[in-house]
Amino acid sequence: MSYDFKTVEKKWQDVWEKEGTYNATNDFTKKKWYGLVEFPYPSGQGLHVGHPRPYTALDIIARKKRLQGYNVLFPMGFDAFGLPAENFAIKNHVHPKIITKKNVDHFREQLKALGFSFDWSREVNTTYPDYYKWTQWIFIQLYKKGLAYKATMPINFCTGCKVGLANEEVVNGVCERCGSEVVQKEKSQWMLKITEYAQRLIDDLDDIDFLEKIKTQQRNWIGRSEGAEVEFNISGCDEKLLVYTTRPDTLFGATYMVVSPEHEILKTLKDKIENYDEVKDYKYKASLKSDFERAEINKEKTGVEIKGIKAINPVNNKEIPIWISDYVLVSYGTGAIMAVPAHDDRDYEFAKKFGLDIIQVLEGGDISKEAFTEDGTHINSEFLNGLNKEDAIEKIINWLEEKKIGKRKVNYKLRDWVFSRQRYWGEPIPMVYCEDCGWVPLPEEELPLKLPEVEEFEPGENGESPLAKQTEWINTKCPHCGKPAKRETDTMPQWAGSSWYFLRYIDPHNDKEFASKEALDYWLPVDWYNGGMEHTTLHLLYSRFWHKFLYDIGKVPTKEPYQKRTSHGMILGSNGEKMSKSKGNVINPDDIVNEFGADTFRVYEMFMGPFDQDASWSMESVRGCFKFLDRVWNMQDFLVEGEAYQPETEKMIHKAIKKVSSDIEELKFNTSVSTFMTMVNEFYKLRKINKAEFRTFLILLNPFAPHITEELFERAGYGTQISKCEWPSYDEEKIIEDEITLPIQFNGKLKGTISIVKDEDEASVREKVHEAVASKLEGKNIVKEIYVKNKIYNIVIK
RNA sequence: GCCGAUGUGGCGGAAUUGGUAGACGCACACGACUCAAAAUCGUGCGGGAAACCAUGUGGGUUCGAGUCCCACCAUCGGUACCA
Repeated sequence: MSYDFKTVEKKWQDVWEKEGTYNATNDFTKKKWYGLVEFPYPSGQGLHVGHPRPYTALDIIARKKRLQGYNVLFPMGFDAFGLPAENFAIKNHVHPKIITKKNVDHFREQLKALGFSFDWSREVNTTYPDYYKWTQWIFIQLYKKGLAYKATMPINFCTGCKVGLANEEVVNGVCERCGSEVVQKEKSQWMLKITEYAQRLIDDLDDIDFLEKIKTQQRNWIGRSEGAEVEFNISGCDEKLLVYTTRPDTLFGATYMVVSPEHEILKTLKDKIENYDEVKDYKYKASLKSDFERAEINKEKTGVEIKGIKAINPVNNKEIPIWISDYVLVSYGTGAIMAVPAHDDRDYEFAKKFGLDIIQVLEGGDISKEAFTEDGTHINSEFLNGLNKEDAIEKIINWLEEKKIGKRKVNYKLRDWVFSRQRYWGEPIPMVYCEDCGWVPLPEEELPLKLPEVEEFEPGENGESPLAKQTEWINTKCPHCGKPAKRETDTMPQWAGSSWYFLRYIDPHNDKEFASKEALDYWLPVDWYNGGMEHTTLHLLYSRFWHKFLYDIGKVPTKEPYQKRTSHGMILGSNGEKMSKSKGNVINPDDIVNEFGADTFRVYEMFMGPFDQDASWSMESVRGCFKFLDRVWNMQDFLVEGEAYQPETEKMIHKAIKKVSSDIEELKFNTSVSTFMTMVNEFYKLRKINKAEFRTFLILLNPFAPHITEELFERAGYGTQISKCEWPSYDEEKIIEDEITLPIQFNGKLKGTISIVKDEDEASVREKVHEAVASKLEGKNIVKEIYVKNKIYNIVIK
């Protein structure tokens, strides 16, 4: 009888749904486990084969934890605000809400067809007012604590999406989403002070179990550096120029300064600048360049000397010139640098090009050829001479602090988070602008501030939000003084709703607070969160920031949201390239489920390779997994009665329990599947499996292939469901090999094997070995014999 | 440039963390079943006649290295004038 997966899978999915088999309970006395996967953006294309890989992985862990007696929370939801729905709305004049609903329904159906044990009673959707009410509420709390502020500043503006972007969303100078060019544009934006949390976002990584590469990437992104700020006087006036440097010890080698084109000194000292037109012209040209262009012309440095003003190097009172150049960024440090061409590649290149002085202050290298950027003994540096880098930095900082012209300073690459989007399909920012009172947050009882129903979704001419056209909605009263006032028309970025969704799952229907304290205390932190590496510097950083903020205002009990974070590899097309319609290598999960069933799909995605590495799709291998499940199905043909494992299989089964149990925790699903295959092969050789063996086998396989195993379990008549059973345990005693095949080596090369009893007397082993390889030893000179107990016997010969 | 990862049969990949390299699967070949094919069930399968040679390359440590160390090469990700 061949396995009818269609009927069987539907049958069990219905049972689970009806019985709520996998829903988390509110029994807070039980030990808990909270597993989380990234909720999808419900795109019109439906589920991608990449989605189920991490979902299956954590589903397996969740199912195992349940069998181990945990109260498991394994939820799913939809991150449904976002540009694709809005763009589709513009094109086809359908409200994004309608498209989103359709897509969500489709996604949900697809996910259910794969048999994930999600607790659907807790589904969340970021676009529902009862959800985004709390997104807005969190924003207001941030505002109240001074962590949300409005700023007019040059921002990254995507020419395609017509929207401002956060730094994190700009990839190689183009938009992360659509690939269009990104230019700088002045715009008034809501900003979130994530920089205030920079140090804690680094420090607290020490206490959590994230993959090391994830921690590294977060640390690099936050980009902490230690150094000093130093003031340079400008001759002939009271103005000062402040710089940040990580190498204050090289101050004696500072031969000029550079300010960024946007630096304010160009305004404050305008009257003193002799070549102002030239400077202004350079500034203008720089403003036209996008970040991408600035990076592209990387090789050739440009700049203009600012004539009429000079800076004074505080260590030797020498006058040095000040230049303007776009190799100095306004957004990092102080927007101005002291240039030490002898010991910095960029400064060296600049100095060479413009004929500026180069003074060596560290011994080593060949300054006539290139900058010397390594550590060396200080020279030409008066009181620093003879010191190494570390000591010199200490000494100069103390000196600067004493003279009050500088101080120790830590800097971060991380910038504040640009939080405004000039778009319709996002959470309205719950702020009102009043001529008299300034920005005023909506009273909390007025939340949610719902998105108005509109018909036109196009952004305005100047990249304004489509909401700007909604005069009725915009005009309101100031919550503070009651005078006419206007609403903010920008909306929040997609990252807003996903920054806290894991908290809502904990208590999704609560209309008094985002989640009850009791439930939060029980369920937090998330025990295991798996997601893509592409979210390491975006979502993961943002949500840690929000969580820490909520912790600070006493709303969540843990400093960190996620105890453990792992990541999965991508699924590529069969040609090894990223799946894309244009390459014609896209696999539709529905097709696979229809042809082979959900269990095959799941087993295949786990078997295809190491979970954390990329893997190419292989249709042949899918068939191999189908064949495997078919063999499992047919094992019922030789099922016999039996209450204990057969002697021939006992060891194998105990080993398998151990292996699969640890493999699942280590995400080594591929070797677990191999273990199952090996077991099946063994049972086929015996042409016999008894009920005790079958029972254990089915429970072990259940997390991977939940439908077929439940069905076989029922047919075999165990009188219950696997979901109500316990995860099997193994006996270490039963795993011990009492007969060992001992390899014999000459000089580390295999020459034969013998069979010994475990812990056999060494003399007896030696005797056996010599007997076994006697002929090969003839005429050889034995130098040494090494016996590693129960492992190997190596004879060193000459 | 910097940071991170990867490199093992025809292919995807195993290897108890220094102890028989190639588990498991795919592909392939052969056998059984069949009039035949598919499916299924078996058997074999790194190279070489053998000695031996084989885990990207070249060195090293060790009785013994895919695994540890040094120097390279290649591929893939992330990041980039961050002072």
